[in-house]
Amino acid sequence: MADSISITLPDGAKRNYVAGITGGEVAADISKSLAKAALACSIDGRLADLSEPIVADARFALHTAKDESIALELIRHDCAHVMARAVQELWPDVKVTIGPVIKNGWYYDFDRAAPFTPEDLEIIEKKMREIIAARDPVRFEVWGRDRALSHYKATNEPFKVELVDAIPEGEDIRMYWHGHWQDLCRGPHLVHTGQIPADAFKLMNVAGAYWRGDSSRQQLQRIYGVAFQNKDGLKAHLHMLEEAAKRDHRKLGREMDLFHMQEEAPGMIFWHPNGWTVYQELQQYMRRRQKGAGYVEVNTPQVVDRKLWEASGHWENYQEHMFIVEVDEDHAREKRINALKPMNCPCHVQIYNHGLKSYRDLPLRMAEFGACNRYEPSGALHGIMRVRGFVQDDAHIFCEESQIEQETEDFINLLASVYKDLGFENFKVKFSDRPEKRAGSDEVWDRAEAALRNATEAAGYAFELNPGEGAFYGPKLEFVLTDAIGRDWQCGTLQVDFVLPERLDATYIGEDGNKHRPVMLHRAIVGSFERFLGILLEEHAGKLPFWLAPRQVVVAAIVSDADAYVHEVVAALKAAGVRAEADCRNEKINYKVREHSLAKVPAILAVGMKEVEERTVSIRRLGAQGSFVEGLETAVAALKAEATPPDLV
RNA sequence: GCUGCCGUAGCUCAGGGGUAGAGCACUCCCUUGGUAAGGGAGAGGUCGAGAGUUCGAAUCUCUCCGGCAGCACCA
Repeated sequence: MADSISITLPDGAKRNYVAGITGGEVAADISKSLAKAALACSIDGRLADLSEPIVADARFALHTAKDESIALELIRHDCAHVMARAVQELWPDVKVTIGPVIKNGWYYDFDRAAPFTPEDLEIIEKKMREIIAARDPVRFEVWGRDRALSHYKATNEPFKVELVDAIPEGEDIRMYWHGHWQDLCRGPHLVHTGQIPADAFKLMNVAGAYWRGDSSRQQLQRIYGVAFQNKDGLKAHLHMLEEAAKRDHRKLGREMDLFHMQEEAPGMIFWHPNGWTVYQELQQYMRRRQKGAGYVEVNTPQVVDRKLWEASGHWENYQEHMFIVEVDEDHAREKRINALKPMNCPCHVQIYNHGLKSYRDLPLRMAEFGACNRYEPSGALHGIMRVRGFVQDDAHIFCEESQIEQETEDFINLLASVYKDLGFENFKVKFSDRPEKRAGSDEVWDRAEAALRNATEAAGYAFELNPGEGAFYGPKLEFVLTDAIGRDWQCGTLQVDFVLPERLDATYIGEDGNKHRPVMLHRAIVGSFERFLGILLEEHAGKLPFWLAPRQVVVAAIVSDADAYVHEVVAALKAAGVRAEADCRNEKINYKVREHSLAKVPAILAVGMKEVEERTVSIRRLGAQGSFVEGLETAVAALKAEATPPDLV
């Protein structure tokens, strides 16, 4: 939230208000006529015909001042109210809860025995349009707690009772009315329901959602809607969704023949030759980058006795989510319980613990492309982005507390450089600080949090704060990328850990000759190769950077008399390290161009008799319209350069 | 795991209480065509699995399994 709110009045004058200013104060400041004029120039001019006093809620004047994002927020917020009202008018027994504004729209959670059907959504939309057409004025009152409580008890709205109970003493309890329908709300709102553009909203879908986000409590029905300032805005949004569906990584995975999944192994990936090529290329790139950044690479077991997981604390916390392997070693003894490793850290500590470590060994950066298996809840699985079997570009930095900040800064710079190479110039950084349930003293947390904040700032990144979302063992940074439809996915991470070195008794000998406890930094850049490849596919809509493309060049014969030359070109490209293949099928060049374009092959070389005679190739690049001709040697050299990973250029 | 929806050929989908359909892909034949689908023929399915109702189930019911959207979870 900004500290002040600035509005531009219709006459061009600007005014600044301190955040938190009340409606009355603004009303006193802006004359009624100015407020009226501000409204007239608001959302889309529909307010110009308002004649009645408009400073029913003077805060409105602030929010309608030409700022589109604020106007949109108001529209969406009122959509939530209007939808809730529509639902209660249609089905009076439905209980209302909360309905906030979210990205592109809003949702509202309802308690209703029968599920809402797609037909119900249409009926609700229709009712909403009636309410909008009625242009019902919006007004509010400030109520006392007791009045609010008795009102909601009398109207049998148990969820609202709970909400009122949760409002801190002394805080205003505001009630808003749209026509005769009333809701508890902080506001602000539009002046009347007619300000919602009736052709620019749409109810999208229904889903279950737990009351107060608590899975031990009742599940409600959540209706999602989107709203924009005008019809074109809605149209553009729906079009964007259609386009995004085309670059869904699951669809691209099929079209590019990268991978598949099947019932016998839910949450596990069958990588096909094309997909595995990309996977390997990315992994080798990461290996080189980490080696260059001073990491050593290790490899640790897949199946590990539960004793180690008990010692690390994972058995206690995550047993339900582990794949358990029971081995009946010989029938005389009890069964030995193992688990597929769900993470690598305890194994890395085992390597660290071999041989005494000196402070001179620190920081020790131990990396592993660690295959992990976690029995994720069925509902969590999502394509290759959230799976049960995956490989992390995991590493643990064993260091002294004083080294956390520098190591973190170095890590962020490495991560940013990797992301840039892979086409991600922008990514979100989230900082999660101490949770309620945590290990370690406040002083240690103070220092660890400060180190992460300072390092992030030193690296030049702003972060979003996730209060209380850190791990119990330490604060964490998350590096978040988004998929085609804008969902956030955590890829990179860095987490400070004070606990595991203690639990697994990791030590080093300090300068003073005494034993000390190292700090562990858990960190990953791509996170899991599976998720990152999913994001990468969606980000590039399948048009991967040349060096990562599974099939980089197809050399297509136009006539079969050119076949021999096609094979010569392919051989030259392969010798130059380019992934090239020949297409000498008895098909027209149009057919071949279409097929390889759809398969997202970045370069198609068409070869006919003209090229044979001149020893050239006709090059067509993915996404480009035409083609151009180049000498064979020049073309091979250029493609070789493009096929070189960015860190080797 | 929870709520809702979905599951028919490799892919995209139509059909729907009387025994299985289309287009593309695939195989073969004709065609040698200059930058996003040349023509013809053929092959391909226990309609996700199991149980029930019925003279008869891909179709109706139930239970599982898997997927999609969201919630919860994500060491």
